[in-house]
Amino acid sequence: MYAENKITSCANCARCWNNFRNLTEEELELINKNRYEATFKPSEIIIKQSSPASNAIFIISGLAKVYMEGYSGKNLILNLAEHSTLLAGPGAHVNARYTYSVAAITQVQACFINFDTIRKVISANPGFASGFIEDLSEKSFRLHQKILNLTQKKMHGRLAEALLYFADNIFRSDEFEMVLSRQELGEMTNMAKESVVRIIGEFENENIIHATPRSVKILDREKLLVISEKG
Amino acid sequence: MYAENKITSCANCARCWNNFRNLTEEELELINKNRYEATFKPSEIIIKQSSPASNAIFIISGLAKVYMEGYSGKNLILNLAEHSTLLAGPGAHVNARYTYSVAAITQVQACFINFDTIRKVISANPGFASGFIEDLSEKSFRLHQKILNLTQKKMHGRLAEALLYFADNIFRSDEFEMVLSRQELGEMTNMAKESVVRIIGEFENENIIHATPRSVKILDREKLLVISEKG
DNA sequence: CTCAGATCATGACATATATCATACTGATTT
DNA sequence: AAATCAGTATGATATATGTCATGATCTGAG
Repeated sequence: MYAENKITSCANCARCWNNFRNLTEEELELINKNRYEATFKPSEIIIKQSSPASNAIFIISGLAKVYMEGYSGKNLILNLAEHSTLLAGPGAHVNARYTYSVAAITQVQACFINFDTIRKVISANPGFASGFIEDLSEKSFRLHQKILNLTQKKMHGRLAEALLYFADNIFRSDEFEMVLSRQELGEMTNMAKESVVRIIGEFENENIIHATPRSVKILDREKLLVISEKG
Repeated sequence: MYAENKITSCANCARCWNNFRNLTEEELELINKNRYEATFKPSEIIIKQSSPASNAIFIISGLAKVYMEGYSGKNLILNLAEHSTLLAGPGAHVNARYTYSVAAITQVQACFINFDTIRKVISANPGFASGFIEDLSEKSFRLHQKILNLTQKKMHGRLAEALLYFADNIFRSDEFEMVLSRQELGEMTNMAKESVVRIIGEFENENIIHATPRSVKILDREKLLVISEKG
């Protein structure tokens, strides 16, 4: 996840975006020619919400947090993003502004590709366009789930779900590094950092997890699942 | 909004979906041939969440509510939909299930078009595909806004915003029929029906609105805007 | 007209959750 | 080792909001 080798060409890079597989060699070369690579240090901002959305950004390696800057400076972390992820936000096709911000958590390697180029390829290649539709749909689908989670579950359920999200979707292990602070965990589950601390404490007392400030180990996945589902 | 004339052909129907303007005559005729029209009475279900998403559904006339069925039977109304709206949900491209339910509020006229046909046209017509991407993006964009509203604003702000949504997006007037019950207004703003009643009462006392069970008149739009924005 | 069922309204109360104050811990610097 | 600083932890308290109970009002069916 922390690799940092320069990409020689899109043609031999498998870490960018699955949908690029739908491109012809020529199209892929067009993308490759219009590609700018950049590396971000932890906590650096990759995308700034509401700035002009000129580029589609693809994560090659590393981990980033995708978040919205809300009212009175309160953030809402939507999800984490790793390699093979297109970052742009729906705003690119609505008001040409980024809808969310993205910041590096670990060191992040990313490719920037101008939207003009992307649009050109969308118009030329129906398979790619369909892939784009699928990507948008999947993100929208997840957001629909998230809106339900955030509005209808109580704190315990939301935190349990966040922990399972890390285990299942990011680290694929029940024992993982906690890359977010308590504060950020709160921004992800829409609760105060103090509440995060308290509930993590409760989960520990009930032997559901073992947690340190920078690590989590899920001890009783069944219970955690029940808490996550029952809200 | 309550018209009910049979559509003779997509070719001379302007109430369906703007994106159909990107089609050639032949493509439009293909759509027209694969079109099924139906009329729904108030409260009838047009789309049932998590049932197989076989058709894209377009509202020709009438008003419908789009909502998610959440945990323990609690609904979340996402928005209202009127003519020129594509209803399908991102699930159509993810798990082939409808992501949300849709129910008629007034009498609703709708066209059903099989997704196979839609996909055929998406593959054949890049302009249409782009229109599809724009539609998906706009809906996702609105959902991003909504998730912030629901999670970061207090009840007063959420209700003020809902009222402005009706005035600005649905009825285009500061005086309008209240088509939702207090209960439904609560499902839309994520609060208990009693809280809706109470806050509407407060808004009345402060001469911000005049409300009856089935109507609303905005008296002080400025104040309502401030409440909506300040949360 | 009258009855029944829904919706609306309102007050008393319960509870989830945020906020505030304060202290603790661990890392980094001096 | 002392000092700083950010993150973590915990208790006391405040507040937003939901829940429950009850009555008023409206609406449609017979």
